[in-house]
Amino acid sequence: MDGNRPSDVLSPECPSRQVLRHLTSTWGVLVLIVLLKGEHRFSALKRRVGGVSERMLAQTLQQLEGDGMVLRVAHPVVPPHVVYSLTDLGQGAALRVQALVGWLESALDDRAIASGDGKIGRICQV
Amino acid sequence: MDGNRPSDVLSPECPSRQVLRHLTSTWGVLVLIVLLKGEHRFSALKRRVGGVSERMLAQTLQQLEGDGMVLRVAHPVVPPHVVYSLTDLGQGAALRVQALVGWLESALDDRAIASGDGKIGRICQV
DNA sequence: GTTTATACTTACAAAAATGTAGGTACTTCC
DNA sequence: GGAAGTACCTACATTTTTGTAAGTATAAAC
Repeated sequence: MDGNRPSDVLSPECPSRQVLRHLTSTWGVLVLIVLLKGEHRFSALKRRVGGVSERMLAQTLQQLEGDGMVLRVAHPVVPPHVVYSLTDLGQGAALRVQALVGWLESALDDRAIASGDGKIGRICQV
Repeated sequence: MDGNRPSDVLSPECPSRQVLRHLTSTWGVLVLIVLLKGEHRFSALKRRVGGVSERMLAQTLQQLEGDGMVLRVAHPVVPPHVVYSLTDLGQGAALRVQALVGWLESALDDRAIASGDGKIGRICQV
């Protein structure tokens, strides 16, 4: 009926802010862009996301799962076998996060090249 | 010559990660989307970004200025008159951040409506 | 029988983020 | 003369985040 927008991250009490914090958290961002490439097991995520501790990875995945961004499927076998993937909602988020990250990497590279700084190539090689 | 990408946020030592953290920090995100609407003075930003303290706002602006995202112009008058705006680089970042935030707000609203939860309208009204 | 592997959890410690309160330097308005 | 307004900074306390190390269950490999 009306055209107003209920969710507003500029408003401190709005729950959307919590979700935004999860999506844009240090590890949340990185987990999302890795999961965009396909489903991963816990240990595979840990290897891909450089520098993350098991504790932080578990916590980040639980937050994203709680927000409906990540799907966790556990196969009841020993040793445990758990697969993480993006939900439809999570894929929408991950695509936007990836757009920001991809743009940033390019923009920083362009700036490094423009300033003649040859160091970055040695620092960040995949 | 080669097609590799120097900057890589998945690599823990890459400086791009620091910049990304500034862009996706709690207050960084909100400052960027407010500045996307046009230049603002310090006190105007403080009013717009709900819940931010002067301390955090100043710190966030300094980080973004240091990364080349925000331009700070001070007029030497009393009382002080300082105007903040986005650089070209900052506008690129802000557009991507806004894309994520705008999508998120819509997505959460859709989900709230779909689940018949009428509370959000009362919580986040602008 | 000891090691290896998985996907975590928990307790504790250290580090980082954030809030609070106060101060500054003027000038203008009442 | 006292209060208000601007854009901060600084010290201090508190809160939150993050890291480290250890532990869990069990089967398969050695």
